Formats: sequence, C-alpha cells, structure tokens
Amino acid sequence: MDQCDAGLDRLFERLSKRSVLTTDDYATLQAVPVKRRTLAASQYLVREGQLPERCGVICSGFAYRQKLTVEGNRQITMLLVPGDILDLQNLYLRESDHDIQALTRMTIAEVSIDLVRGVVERSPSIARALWADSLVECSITREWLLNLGRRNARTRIAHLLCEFQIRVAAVDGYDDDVGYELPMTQEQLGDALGLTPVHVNRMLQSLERDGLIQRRQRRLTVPDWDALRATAQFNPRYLHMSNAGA
Amino acid sequence: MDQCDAGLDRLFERLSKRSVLTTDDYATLQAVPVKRRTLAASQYLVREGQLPERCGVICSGFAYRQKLTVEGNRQITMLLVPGDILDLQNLYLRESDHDIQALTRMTIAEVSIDLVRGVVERSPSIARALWADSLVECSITREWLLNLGRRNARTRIAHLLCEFQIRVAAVDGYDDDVGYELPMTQEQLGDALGLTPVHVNRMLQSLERDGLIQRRQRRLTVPDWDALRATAQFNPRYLHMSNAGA
DNA sequence: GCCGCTCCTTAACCTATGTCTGCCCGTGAT
DNA sequence: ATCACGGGCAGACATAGGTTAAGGAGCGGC
Repeated sequence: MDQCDAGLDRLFERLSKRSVLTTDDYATLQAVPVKRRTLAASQYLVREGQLPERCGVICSGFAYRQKLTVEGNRQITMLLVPGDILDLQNLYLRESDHDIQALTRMTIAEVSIDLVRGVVERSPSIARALWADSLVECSITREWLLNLGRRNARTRIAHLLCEFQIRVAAVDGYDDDVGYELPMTQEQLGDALGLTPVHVNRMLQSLERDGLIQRRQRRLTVPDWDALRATAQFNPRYLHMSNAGA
Repeated sequence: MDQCDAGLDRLFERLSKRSVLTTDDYATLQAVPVKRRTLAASQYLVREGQLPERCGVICSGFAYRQKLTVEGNRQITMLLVPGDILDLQNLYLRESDHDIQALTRMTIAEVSIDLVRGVVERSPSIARALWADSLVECSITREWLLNLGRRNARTRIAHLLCEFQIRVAAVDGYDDDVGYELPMTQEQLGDALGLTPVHVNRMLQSLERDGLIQRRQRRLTVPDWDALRATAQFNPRYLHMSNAGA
C-alpha cells in the first residue's frame, strides 16, 4: 500500500489540470527533496497560530481544516482528499489561521515551505497551477458558505455527499456498485455542516428512506445520482475541475 | 471626491503590506493602463459564469460577493471595501463561480486581466503580494463559515460589525465619536449572515439595548469596543493584517 | 469470549430563528 | 402637499433543528 511513491506523479497530474506544465517543470518538482510521512487518524498536521514550515501533498487518506470558537465548538471548513495540497493556504501568510487534522490514517509527501517558494519563483507555470489550486479551495469554501447560510439540513448533507464523491472520484475513480466510503462520523459531518450529530442522523435516514442513498457502515452507494444531485442542488461549477491552462 | 486618483497609491500601499516592494515594482504598476469607472449601487461587476476579463481595485464605495441557490436565496460571501482587489479570485480560473455586486455607489480602477497576469510573471514580489491577498480572502471566508456554522445570531452580527469596522478603519481611519457607516440594509445583513431580516432587526436591537452599539440611521458607534469584541468572539488574527513580507 | 470503547439510533422535549402580516416613518418624485 | 416606495419595526405564531438522555450495535484489546 505504498501509494506514497505516487506522490510526485499525483501532484504533477493535479497541477497539469491547472496549468500547462513542461518536462522541465516535472524535473523541477522531481528535484525537490521530499519527506514521506504517515499520520494516525486525528493527528494534527497544522495548528492555528503556527508559522508555516512545510507544505505537502496527500498521497492517501483524508484530512480536514477546522476552526474552533472560544467555547470549543468546531467548524470543519474543508475536506482534504488524496492529491490535495496541504498548507498552501499559508504559503505567503505568517500565522496559520486554522488547524489541519487527519481524518483517517494517512500518508503525505512533505517539502520545506521555503523550497516551495523557490520553485514558485523559478517556474511561472507551476506557480500558476498552485495559485489556481488555492483559488479553487477558496471557491469551495464560498460554496460551503452558501450551503450553511441558505440551505436546509437535508439539502446541505446531500450537497456534501455529492461534493465528496466527485472530488474523490476525480483522483481515485468511482465504482457504481461498490459506492464509496465516507470516513466521517456523524459528529464530524455535523461539524462540517453546522448541525448536530443527532440531526445529521435524522437526515441521513431521511435520504435513505427516500432512496437517494444506501448505507452499509460508512460505505455509501448512490442508486440515482441525478436524484441526489437534484435534491442537493449540486452544480459542480464551483469545483473548477475542467480548467486546464486557464 | 475624486478618490479614484488615489487608486494606484492605495493599491501600492495595500500590496506593500503583503510583500516587500521596490520602486521598480511601483513603476511597473504605474505603467499599467488603468480605466476608471463609476458604478451605481446594486450594479453588477461580475456575474457567475462569466469569463474574467478585468481586474480592479476599489477606490471608493463598497461591494460584495454573492452566490444564489436555485430558489434564488442569496448568500453574501464577502464584503469588499476600498482598497480591496476585485476578481483576483478568478485570475487563474475559467468561469467565475459567484457574482460581485456594488453595495453602494462606487469608483474602481480597472485593468485588463491579461496585463495583471503579465505583471505577475514579471514581478515575483507583486505576485507574492497578490497571492497573499487572495489567501487572506480565503481566510476571511473560512472565518465566516465558522460564524455561520457555529455561532448564534447575536454573536454572528457582532462579529460582522467588528470585522467591517476593522477593515474599513485600516484603509479609511476611524473616529470614535463619529462611528462609521455600515451601508447595508437589514435584509443584506441577513443575506450575509444566513439570517432573516426580521431576526437581524431583533438582534441589532438587542445589541443596542445592551449598550454594545448605538445606531443613528445606518451610522454605528461602538461605546465599548472591548465589550463588543468579547460578545463577538472577535479575534482579528484571521485578517492577517500585520503580515508585511511574510 | 468478555470488556470497554466509540459510534449510531431513538424518543421526548425545547428554543432559536423563520414566517406572515401589517403599520410606520423618512425620502424623493410629482 | 400628496403619493409611492423602500426600509425599519412589531407581534403572533410556526417549525427546523438543538438538547438531553439512554439503549444498542460493532469492534479492537486482552
């Protein structure tokens, strides 16, 4: 299960979708010394207030960004899936404004952030790709804001399910029969959606009763994608997936 | 009131806070042909689905980003104040994923987006500053997500008031006696906060009863900043204002 | 094979916020 | 002056979602 070796290729493939990259760029990336790391579930990758030191790519596993209120209520602001870039959000900022925490056991490929800054200065095309990537993150966050602000619980959950499936399928593929695993507890789902775990439970059951999803443990299958997408009001535009070379 | 002439200086000052800029950089910016434009309140600057063509700076007046659900419910995802950069969010993306609309009558200084891309390639320091700026926007959006997801209506409103005051004061200064004008209807406030105008009204009155704010039309004064900040749980870290040269 | 987790599920009850409706007030147009 | 209109305000009522509490199912550790 050493998907970690795929780190570079995964990254390169990812960046190629955002900008036109050359073999030189590939070589540049290849030359950067990378440290592989494995993390246990719920381990912190970054904590609010820290100065950014490293940048990384998720090779396998999942993570999320979170922020806490002073009473300790948590809001998950984003899910991170394999191929996603960690801590790009802090590349040119001083203190991190949020935590990044492992959702599952995960492997990442890490680079010193100074090296990333160097690569960015040397290769405009890589810079463009990374920048675009960070803009997409921002777009996703805006969509989440719409989700929390203006959609009801049921729609909100459905929307998150759609987004997760699309994003994971884009890197890992998706098999209609097997469905996919959403490695989150209902409490974590609640924290991502601004809901209580109890209410998440109610709504998941409601979606299942209506035949929009099927659950076996945390494995989901979607019998009728169009129906789910419709109740989720899901429009993938905000993911900017077909964006090669802007 | 031709604050528009101040466009370049305003921009340069703004960028200087994000990166170390040289006189060369100033010259580079100066050389870019700028078009001044005045917009009426509620005029659209960008619409969802459009391809980005121009980039701009707000010289005076206010605007906001918004997204709509399919039923037409609106979520304002960000307020834009003088000095803020427009459409940087689309610099390296294809289709805009949200609208930008004028909140008040406003003046902006516009540049073709291709020229911005050119400047970015030529000046790494300007690129860094712009990039940082877009990262800060993303950070603000995350904080809003926390606000909507995990804070109650009263706290949420107070938080928005704090943020607005700080951000405007940073560019236009703030006079304790005069307070500041929040040029939004209660309906717009609701759309920014994921609330109904009715409830916004209730909570504004509640804040006023408790002596946290005073209102005269849309002009607000804050008798006790620390008290307001406390009930807002406002911690300005996420604004990354003291960030010179990362 | 039992223990002790953590997570899911259910139910009863509560409340923050939404909905609806109508009045009032200031302002700008006629 | 009068009108029309947008926005603030108010109160009665409705409901989505929160709270609390407790039982049950799965699962890894011993």
